[in-house]
Amino acid sequence: MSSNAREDILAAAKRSAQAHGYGGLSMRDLAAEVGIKAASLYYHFPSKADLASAVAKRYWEDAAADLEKIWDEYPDPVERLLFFPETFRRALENGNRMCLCSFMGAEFDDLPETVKKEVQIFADVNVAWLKKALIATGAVEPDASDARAKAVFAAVAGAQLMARSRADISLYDTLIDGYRAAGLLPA
Amino acid sequence: MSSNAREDILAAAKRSAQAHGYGGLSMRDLAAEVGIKAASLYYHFPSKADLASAVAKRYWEDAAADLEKIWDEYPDPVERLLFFPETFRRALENGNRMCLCSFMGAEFDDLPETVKKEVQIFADVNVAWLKKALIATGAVEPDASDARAKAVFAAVAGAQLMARSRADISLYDTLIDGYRAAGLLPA
DNA sequence: ACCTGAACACCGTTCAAGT
DNA sequence: ACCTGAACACCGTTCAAGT
Repeated sequence: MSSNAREDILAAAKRSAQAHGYGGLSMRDLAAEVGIKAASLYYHFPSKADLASAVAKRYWEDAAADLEKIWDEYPDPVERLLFFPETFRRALENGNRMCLCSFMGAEFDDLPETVKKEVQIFADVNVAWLKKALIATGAVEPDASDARAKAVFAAVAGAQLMARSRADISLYDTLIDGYRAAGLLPA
Repeated sequence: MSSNAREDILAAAKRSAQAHGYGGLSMRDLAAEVGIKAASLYYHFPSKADLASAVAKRYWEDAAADLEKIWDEYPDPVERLLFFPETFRRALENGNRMCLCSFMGAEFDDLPETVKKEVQIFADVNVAWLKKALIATGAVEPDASDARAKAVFAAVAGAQLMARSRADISLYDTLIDGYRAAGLLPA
C-alpha cells in the first residue's frame, strides 16, 4: 500500500506531535516507528523544523477539507455549528491526543518560524469557517461574528486541553454542554 | 535577600516551565540561571520530576492564595467574577508566558505521576473558586454551577493558549469580551 | 551542608560512504 | 534514489570526591 516513506513519516510524526508536541517529537523514535534509521529522515526532510512545518501544513489542509465536508453534509446552520466540537473530540478519542496546533501553541517560544506560521493558519482556517457558520445561523450579528468565532475556537481548544489533562473524554462533553448552556454555542 | 538556593531554583523553574513546559525545562540552563552547576540541583531536588512536582504544588498554592485575596477584595459578586480572567492575563503580560498547568496539561502523556497530580489540583482549586463565585452572583443555578465553573475555566485557559500562540495580548481581551458577549461570563 | 567534574546513556544533526 | 554507521555537541542523571 503506502510504500511511500515520506507519507509514512508525515503520518507518524503527526500522531507523535499530537501526543508529545514539537519538543517531544523524537527523530530517533520516529525513525524506528517508520522502520528506518534516524539519519535517513534527513533525506526526506532537511531538518526537524522542516518536517514539523510540513506536518502542520498538512494538518490544517486536512482540517480545511474536513470542515468543507461538514459544511456540505449539514445543511442546517445550527446542526452544522453544533457538529464543530466533534472534530476536536476525535483527537481525544484517538488515544487522548490533542490538536497539534494547540500543543504547538503552548510551545510557541520554542517553535521555528516556519512552524509558527502553519500553526497560525490552522487557527485562521477554523475561525473563518466558524465565522461563516455563525453568520449562517442568523443568531449572531455580522459585526460580532469575528470575535464570536474566535471565542468559540479558543473555548473548544481549551475544553480539549482540560479534558486531556484528566484523560477524561466525558469531561469534554460536559464542557461543550456547558458552553451551550451558557450561550456560547447555540442550544 | 534570598540567599536560599532552593527558593531561587523553584522561582526560576516556574518561570521556565511557564514558557517551555516540563519537557523544555532544561536542568543545565536552569542551573546556569541560578548560578550553580547542573549536578548541584540534585542536592536540592532528587530528580527533575520532583522539582517539577514541587514547582506545580507551589503554583497552585500561590493561585489559591491569590484567589482568596480576590474574593475578599471584590465584595461585588459580578465584579469578582469578571476579575478572574485577569489572573491568566498576567502570565501573558509577563513575557507571553502561560499557565504552567495548561502547558503541562498538553504534556500530560510525558508527565511523571506526581506532577500530574499537582497539575490537576490547580484546576480543582480554580474550579472550586469559580463555582462559589458563580453561585454568589445568583445568576447560575447551584445544580449547573459545577459544569459552568469548569466551562469558564477551560474557556479562559483556551483564550490564554490562543493569545500566546499569536503573542497577542489584545486577542486575549477580545476573547474574554467574546465570552461576556456570548453569556459565558456575566456582562 | 552544599557544590563539583567526570562519566553514563540519551538526543538532533551531519556527512562521508554504501547500494 | 534511498539508506546507513560513525561522529558531533547536546541533554538528564549519577556518583565519587571536594570544601
